[in-house]
Amino acid sequence: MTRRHNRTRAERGIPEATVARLPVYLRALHSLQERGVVTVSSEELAAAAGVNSAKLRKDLSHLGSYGTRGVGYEVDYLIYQISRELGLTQDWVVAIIGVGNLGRALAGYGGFASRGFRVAALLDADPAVVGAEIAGLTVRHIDELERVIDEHGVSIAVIATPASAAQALCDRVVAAGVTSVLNFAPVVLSVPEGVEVRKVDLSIELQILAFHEQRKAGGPGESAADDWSKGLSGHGDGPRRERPPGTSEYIEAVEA
Amino acid sequence: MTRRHNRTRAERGIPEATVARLPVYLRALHSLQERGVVTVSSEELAAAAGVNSAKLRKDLSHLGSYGTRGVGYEVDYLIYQISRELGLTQDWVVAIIGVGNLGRALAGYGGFASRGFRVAALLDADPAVVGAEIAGLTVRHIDELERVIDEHGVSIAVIATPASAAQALCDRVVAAGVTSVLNFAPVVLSVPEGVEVRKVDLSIELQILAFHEQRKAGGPGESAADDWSKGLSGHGDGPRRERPPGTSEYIEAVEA
DNA sequence: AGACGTTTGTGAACACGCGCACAAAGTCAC
DNA sequence: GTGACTTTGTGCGCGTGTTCACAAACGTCT
Ligand SMILES: NC(=O)c1ccc[n+]([C@@H]2O[C@H](COP(=O)([O-])OP(=O)(O)OC[C@H]3O[C@@H](n4cnc5c(N)ncnc54)[C@H](O)[C@@H]3O)[C@@H](O)[C@H]2O)c1
Ligand SMILES: NC(=O)c1ccc[n+]([C@@H]2O[C@H](COP(=O)([O-])OP(=O)(O)OC[C@H]3O[C@@H](n4cnc5c(N)ncnc54)[C@H](O)[C@@H]3O)[C@@H](O)[C@H]2O)c1
Repeated sequence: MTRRHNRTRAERGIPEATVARLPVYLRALHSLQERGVVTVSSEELAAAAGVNSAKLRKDLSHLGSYGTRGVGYEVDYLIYQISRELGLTQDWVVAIIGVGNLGRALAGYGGFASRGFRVAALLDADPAVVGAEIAGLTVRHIDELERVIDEHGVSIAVIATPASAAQALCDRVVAAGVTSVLNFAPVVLSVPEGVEVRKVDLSIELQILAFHEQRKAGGPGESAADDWSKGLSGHGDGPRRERPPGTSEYIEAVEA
Repeated sequence: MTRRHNRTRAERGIPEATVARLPVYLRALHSLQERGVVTVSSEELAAAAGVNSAKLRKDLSHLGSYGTRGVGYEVDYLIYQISRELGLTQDWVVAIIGVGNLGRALAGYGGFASRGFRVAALLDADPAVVGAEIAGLTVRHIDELERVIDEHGVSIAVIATPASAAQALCDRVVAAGVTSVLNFAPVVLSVPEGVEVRKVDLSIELQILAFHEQRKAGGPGESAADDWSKGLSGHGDGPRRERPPGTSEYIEAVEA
């Protein structure tokens, strides 16, 4: 009964799952707005956003009571409320670190600026890239990282360098005061508490797709090559489970 | 007691949350392997993957009992098992649709091939791009989509076109037999049951970061300009929630 | 062989998110 | 004003995912 430590609570808190969906609603709303729609019901908006309508209503209810029963939600008003909740009514200054294939694509992407994200700086270590002008910005040398962050008031760092450099660069931007990082490098970044890291990992997405694709095709290890010679490390060969990965329906634990 | 229809169950089923983490474990394991590590404990591997060790053990237990108590997991063996479960022991043929900034970056990315994903085709609608050779492949015209899918036995389609074209292209690849789609366009794709879609949306990631960044700074609408004229539709002004929002910087549709 | 330290695999409690279903609240027609 | 209809906001049960904590299993050392 001693309601002691309410760790992760926070009455003011919007569930993380909801936060992740708000941008989707926002996009759908903008699309409706462009088409001149003034009012939308939860059912319609949910369909446009690809979610359950009850979920949508519950999500929106976390921001307040902005709907009108019997009518629906006013598009403009809702756009404003969601934008405000997400912090899109102010500009966020972004720096892209690593101007390779991916960094270049990001730098030239219009979808950022349109939502209040301003790419203010590009940084790289390669002398062949530093100094070049890309998407209207001159690439700065990575040595200037701290100065650039301070100069522009960068609040979000995008890391698009090889994995090997990511953690060190992450440490530097965090030390320089940045508390939000978007990471494209295939590594798990470790950061102190209070710093938010989100990662985008194409390779993982593909692997998840592969898993489901394989499942549809009839489970793993369909080929007979189900054996693991186990000839590697020179452990004794004796007391080893010879469980050959047994996919589901195979022999199991025949430990004689 | 009548354990009848276990809809979404499936005794053979690995939880989705687990599937999403397996690639992370795999990456950590490869890293350990390169460093010559032979055996790893759940504690160490969990640290490397950035998760709780109990979670890791439970995840792995879904694949089978591949650990040794008092010792840990054998790196090579575990890599093999996870790879097999994810379907990475076979090759998956990928087609990239839309060879713009992003498509180009993806085409030239080495991280795909290294895990059993083979980019076999690039397609685009722009005559200026069709026929060009990128990353060793000749860009085909989008009209040939169905033929290309069939020719190469494409099983995963990556959509990197503008949002406006995404749904139509998705419909076409699905009609052509593809059941796995990785979507970069900022739209919610609707697909028939049995088709798996995963989306990567940078804009959403940034907005989530912005939300947390704003929260740290003291919640939304920090300015006092919390008014929303609400002068829109001529509803009575009486029974109106007077929840005011409306930051200064945008009056909207004040059609008196 | 037996005791000891280590680490897995998992039962159980807990937290979170989802979706149904419905009362309350509003609109609209007359 | 009244009644019928529409749609929101939410209480509730359910399933999924996370974490703790511990017995059982294993290797090692004596
Ligand atoms: N290109 C893709 O489609 C793709 C897909 C998935 C993941 N990724 C990941 O994104 C990251 C970038 O990919 P890419 O294809 O652009 O690689 P890239 O090699 O083309 O570009 C990396 C850039 O980072 C710069 N760099 C290296 N070390 C640096 C440092 N210490 N400080 C500053 N800059 C540094 C390099 O000079 C280069 O310009 C990689 O981690 C990659 O694994 C890329
Ligand atoms: N570049 C980025 O960093 C970035 C970031 C986030 C999201 N995105 C999204 O990814 C998608 C691609 O972005 P991009 O920057 O590469 O755009 P882009 O305009 O550079 O490239 C789009 C390509 O698609 C081709 N295309 C258009 N219609 C087509 C059709 N019907 N069939 C085949 N090809 C067609 C175009 O010819 C062009 O080559 C967009 O939806 C964008 O919103 C891009």
